[in-house]
This record gives sequence, structure tokens and C-alpha cells, in this order.
Amino acid sequence: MRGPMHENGGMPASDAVEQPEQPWSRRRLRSTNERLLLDRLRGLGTASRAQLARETGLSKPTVSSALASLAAAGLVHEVGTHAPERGRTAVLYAPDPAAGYALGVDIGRGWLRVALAGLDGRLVARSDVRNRARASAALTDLIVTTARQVMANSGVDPAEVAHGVIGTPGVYDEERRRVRYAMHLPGWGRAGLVDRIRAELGVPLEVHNDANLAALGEYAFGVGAGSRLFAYIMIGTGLGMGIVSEGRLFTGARGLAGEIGFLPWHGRRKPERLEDAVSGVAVVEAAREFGMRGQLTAKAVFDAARQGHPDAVRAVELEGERIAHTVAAAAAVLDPELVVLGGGVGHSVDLLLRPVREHVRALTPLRPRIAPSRLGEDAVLLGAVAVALDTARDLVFERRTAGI
Amino acid sequence: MRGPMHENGGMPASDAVEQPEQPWSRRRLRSTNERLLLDRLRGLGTASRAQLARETGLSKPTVSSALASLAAAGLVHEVGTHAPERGRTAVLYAPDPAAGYALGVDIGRGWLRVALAGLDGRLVARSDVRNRARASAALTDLIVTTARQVMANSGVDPAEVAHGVIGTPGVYDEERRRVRYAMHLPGWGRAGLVDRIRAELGVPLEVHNDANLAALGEYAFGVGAGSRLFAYIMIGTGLGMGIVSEGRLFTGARGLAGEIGFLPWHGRRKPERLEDAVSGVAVVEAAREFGMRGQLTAKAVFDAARQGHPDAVRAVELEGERIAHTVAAAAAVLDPELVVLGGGVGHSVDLLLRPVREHVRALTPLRPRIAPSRLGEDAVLLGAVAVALDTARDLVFERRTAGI
DNA sequence: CCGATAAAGTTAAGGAGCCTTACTAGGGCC
DNA sequence: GGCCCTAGTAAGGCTCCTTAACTTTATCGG
Repeated sequence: MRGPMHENGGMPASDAVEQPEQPWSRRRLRSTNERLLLDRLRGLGTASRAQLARETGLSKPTVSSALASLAAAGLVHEVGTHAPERGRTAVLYAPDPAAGYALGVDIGRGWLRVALAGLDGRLVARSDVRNRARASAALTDLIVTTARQVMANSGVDPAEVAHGVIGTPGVYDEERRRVRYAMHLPGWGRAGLVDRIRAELGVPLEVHNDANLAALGEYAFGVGAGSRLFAYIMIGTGLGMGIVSEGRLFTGARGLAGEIGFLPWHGRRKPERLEDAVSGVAVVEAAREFGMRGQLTAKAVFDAARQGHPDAVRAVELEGERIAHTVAAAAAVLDPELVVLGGGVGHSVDLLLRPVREHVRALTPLRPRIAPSRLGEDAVLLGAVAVALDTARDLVFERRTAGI
Repeated sequence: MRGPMHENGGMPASDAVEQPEQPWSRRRLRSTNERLLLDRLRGLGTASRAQLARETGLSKPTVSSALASLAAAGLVHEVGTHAPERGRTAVLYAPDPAAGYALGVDIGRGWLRVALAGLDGRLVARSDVRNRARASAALTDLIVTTARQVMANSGVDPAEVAHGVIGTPGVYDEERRRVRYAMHLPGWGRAGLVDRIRAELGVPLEVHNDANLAALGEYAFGVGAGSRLFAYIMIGTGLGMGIVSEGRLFTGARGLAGEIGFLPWHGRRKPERLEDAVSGVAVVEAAREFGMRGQLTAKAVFDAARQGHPDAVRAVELEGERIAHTVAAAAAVLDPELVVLGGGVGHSVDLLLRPVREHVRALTPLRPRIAPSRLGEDAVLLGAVAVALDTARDLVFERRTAGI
């Protein structure tokens, strides 16, 4: 099973919590307006001061002075000029992507992926290495060396990395300082590992559940972009769902939202856990039951189905029905406008899409759009980067404007 | 079935939408601070200016001047004095509950309930009348006369009622200006009825789904008070769920979240809709199937079970199992910390609680607290009042501070 | 009864930050 | 070159917050 995201995972000191109960002094006002300008500039990519004044509703002098502060803080740069139809040429500004960096890490069973992004969200370096670690020390070492290498490759000092996010199966237990329910990663459940990585890298780190990060990845960069509410169903070794509502993770009261492995499910013989029914192992089991022989893997079954092998086709059909059950339950409770299918079965979503859609139609009148993941294997990594970016932008803004 | 809440139901002009993208000018700053003070005052009930200064972090002069503005606007009053241990006696201020009023209406199949509350949330008048209307005209007339009577009883002019909320089964379709899916209320689905009521009463009105309002009612006044995330399951003529997350309704992408009537459910003979399996009718059916005879109602079955009638007990047990299925599904998807059972079966929750809890325990390791509704039959009405209050407070604040 | 102390609240001075108005700067078109 | 148009700057004013000192009013202890 994919565990939930732990809110404010392993995040250290600088919390950047909103405090809406605080009074609004003039300093806060200025900082709010500077932030507004910076955000607008990020959205536009590049803009002149006059344009920003029009867009934000602030007066030109205010924009000029606020932008001067931002430039002095190193958050913004002149990047060129633009000649309008007629009139004076404008000086263009853009956020400085090198004002800080965000680190994303995806710890998967087969692969370890690390990426570094500038504040504009663009990756500046990335490394994917096979995860063959079978013990906690080996895994942490691998993470540390890979992350260091990524930073070195891009010439970024660790001190410039404002924030990092690690994606992993399971849940990070803040109190016990360890990851729980990550049964597929040997040794990864030991206490203090994240603290050790944080200490060795010198980068603030948060830990989140991989299904949740994948959902956020699809929201930030993929097929869920801009969706009001969507669910990402991750089918692979386990089964998990990430929910993104209004651009933010919906984690539930204790961070266990999306634990659809626990959905009640009536198997054909006896009630069983849904997680055991969906997921890679179940496909193999079903195929075997329908008569397939030999050394089977989920991938092999899907490949056979693609070739038209009848037993494999039936197994895939059954898998589609089971996923449809999940989708229908999520639809009835959440009413998402979109359900994204991804995870280990990513390569085989083409085969599953039709049966899932058909069975959903039969199960419920609620019909969210069902789409395959766009980011595929990169969803978790890019989600980690997106979350790290969010925090990094806040931190860099606060750090750089505080000293003025 | 209970339909969903339609966001911004029948609400007219004054929308009070947040516009976080707007710049922060000085006027906004002042108004924000006044609002902060008013909210704090509502929380404290009563406070001196020095106390407010300490609590909010604002300086004493600022508090004095802002409070003077609020008093001039009629939003706040001196209400007495307080003598501290030693030192000058403080002048106490409190929000004026009569600065505006909020109206709540619950249109149920058996009863029509109307309540009027001051801005402090206290009911100033209330009326419950039997709903025997069997046509749209009769129903709207009944609503209008009852509401007028409630206002008259408390001596409140309709112009002082800043906002009203109507709770009803079904969904209000904003475009077609009619309620949909309210099959149990004859005539109530006709177009323009809400507009007519609004026009005749002279009060801005919103329409929301009853299950959602009941959830909010339990959050504001009942057993869900202060809960981070909880679900209210309304079991009666139909089946519905309201979800309150961080104090706000979770409505889903199209307002259909909580439509648990559509949960896939394997009946004992054939797949059927869950709504048909849970709900009053189903209890009766089950009892009959188990051998009970005679003119049965849900209430009769529950009463018989309370007496120990074995067939009735079995029927109740089955009903509990079905509800547990719903709870388990909600728990897996949402992870609420609390599930409240209410609705028409309110009187019989005592009988259901044990079987529901037991079956949930058997179905899933996720175990939200399960509690009976505290507000009972009043949940929808009080939820309507709570929602109306929220909007009314905003409207009154804006209206009264605008003119200065 | 009188001063010391303490808390509530007011007054006055100062300053931060925004806006408006009016200006300068620079580019193309007639 | 004059005109028009857009970008950007300068000066002045306004709002509203804060700090600091002061007044008012209460209790306490002698």
C-alpha cells in the first residue's frame, strides 16, 4: 500500500505557516505587494513595470519601487527591452531562476531519481540510478551521493538549495522520525535515516507519500494541470490515490486520505482487501487462474494481452473492472472532474482505459473524465520538485527580503 | 437521494467573493484590521480595547480608532465595564447581534422549519409547521407565510435580514432556477420557485442541499464542532453525505461530492444502487424478507427491534452492515476523524451504532470515530442558519463600513 | 487622606507606504 | 520638427500604523 502524506513531513525550523490572525501593518502590506508582483511576474514570465501596474492594479510608482526592492534582493532581474507598437521602449523584468533551487527525490523500488530545479521550475540537473540497495545504509548513501552529484553537475552549492522533498512509499512518521508501511524498500523503515540525509546534504528536507506527490506532479506539469479537483490512482506494487483539490493536497484528518487499498471489496470467493485484488500481483494471479502458465509478471500478462492471448485479455479485463470499482467509489465520495491512472502499470494504461471506462459507466452515473498519466514514471519526481519549489519560493522570498 | 450543494446557489448580486489577486491599498488594510477586531470580539464575546490590543497585536490607538469606526457603523457597542484587580475600570465592547439577521429554512418532507438568528448566532425566533403541501404553490406560500411570521414575531424587518439559506433535498440548478432530484417534495422541482420566494420575502436567498447543511450544522453547533474533517451521513428517505473540511464544505468538482447513493454495492442477489439498499424503505423490505408481516414502516421495524423481535433485529443488523459499508468507503477515500450518523433514522441511531461500529471494524483498519448526530432533526435548520450567518456577517460588515 | 502603583485609554509626533498629478524620456508617424 | 503615444520618475499629499509620553481612574499601604 501507498501510505499517506504526512503534513509538514520532516520539515525543519522555517515553517512559513500562514498566520491570518496577525494584524496588517504597513510592512506586511509592502511584502504582500512585492509577493503579488513576483507571482505575477512568474505567471507572465517577463513584463515591464507599466504592464505590471496595469495587471496588478498597483500604481506605477509603487510597482517601480517594489520592483527595485525585489531587484536589490536578487529576486528579479532586467532581462531586455520590448518596443511597443509605438511609444518608448519598455524595460523588461523577469524573476531570477537562480535565486534559489529546489531538490526533488523519488525513492522507488527499482529506481532512485533525483532532480534539481531553479525557482522558475525548470530542471537544471537530473540523475536516475538503479536502486539496488538492500540495506538502510546503502540506500541513504546512494541518495546522498546521487544528490551531491546532481548539485555538483549543475554547479549549485547546497546552501543555495532552499528546500528538498523526498517521495517514498509509506508514511513519514514525524514523531518517530521514520518511514512506515514502506515494506518494499528494505531497511528504509529505520529511524533517523531522513535526519541523516538532511544532515549530510545540508538541505532542508520533507518526506511525502509517493502517490500524493504523483498527483501533485500531474497537477503542476501534467494532465491534471489547473484541475479543480482530481484524483491520481497509482497502481503498481501497491495501490494508492492522491487527491488534489484547488491545487492543494487533500490529506484527510490524519493524512490517510486516498488509502483506497482499504476500500471494502467483495472478491469473487471471499471478501478481501481491494489492494490485494488490484495491483501487479493480482493481474498475475488472475491470469494464472484463467489458465496462463509459465513464469509470469504483470508486464508479461499485459504484453500477452496486447498480442491477443485470450487468458491474458480476460485477466486485463478483470483488472479493469477492479480499477473501475475504485474509480466509482472515489467518484461517489469526492466527485472529481478527472481521474488519472498511473504508477507501475503506466505502460499498460492503453489496455486498461477501455475496460475501466466501460465498467465505470455500468457502475455509476457519475462519470469523471478518466485519463492516463502524462508524466508516467516521472510523476513522483516532478511532484516532489513541485512541492519543494513551492516551499523554496516562500523561503527564498522571506530570506532575501528580510535582510533589507 | 440527497443531492449536492450547489455552490453559490440562488445567491444574488452581492457575492463577497475573495479576490486574493487584488493589491493591498491602505483602505483594504484598515478594513482588514477592523474585521480582525470584530472577529476577535465575536470569539471573546466581550472585551476592552486594551485587551483587544494585546490579543491582536495592534497598538492601542489603532484599536481605539478602529473600534470607534465599528461603533459608528453600528457593528459594535459598549456593553458595560470591567474592574481589573487594580487600575482604571475598562469599558467593554461587544458585537451588536442586532446589526443584522440571518434566516434559515429547512424544507423537509414532513416538516417545514424556519429560524431567525442575530449576528451572534442566537436564534431570536423559530417556527416549525407540518408540511402538508402537495403542490408547488402551496409549498411556496407556506414558506413565505411562515418566514414572514417568524420575522414578525421577533419584530425584525425583512430589510434587516442580510441573508437567508434554504435547505432542501436535491440540488439547486442555478441556470434553470429550479431544484432537481427532490422527488419526495411534490411540485418543488418547478422553475422559478426560489425566485418567487426571494421576491415575496425581500430577502437574499441561497439554496443548499440538506445533507451538506446538516453537516455544517453539526460542525457549527453540534458533535462535529471544531473537527478538522468529518462526514455527516444522512439516512432517511434517501441517502446522502455532507463533508466538512477545515470548517468549509467539500463539494467536489461539480458539487456532487458525498453522493454515496452511487457507491457500488453488491446486493445479495444482484448489484444494486446503495441508496436503494440503505434508507428507510430498505429496512422495511429487509424486515419483510426476514418474515415480518403487517403494515410496516421503518420506525415500526426499529421499535420492534428495540422490543427484541428477532426478524426486526436481523433487519436492523443488516441495515447497520450496509451503513458500515458506506462508512468504510468514506474512510478509505477521505480519512475523516469523525463520522456522524443522522437524518430520519435519528431516533434509532442507538440501535444502529453497535452494528455499524462492529462491521466497520471488520471491513477496514481505518476507524474514524462514529457518533450519533447531536442536533437530530434540527441539523439541517441550524446548518442553514450557520451558512446564512457566515454570509450575513460579511454582507453587514461591508454594507455598514462602506458608507463611512 | 495621600502618595505609590497599575491598568485603561488618549494625545502627539513620526514614519512607512500608497496614490495622484505632473513631469521627463524616448520612439514612430505625418 | 511637431505630434502622439507609451514608459518611467519626481514631488506632494493622504491614510493609517506605531511609539512614547501623558491622563485618568482604580486599589493598596501607610
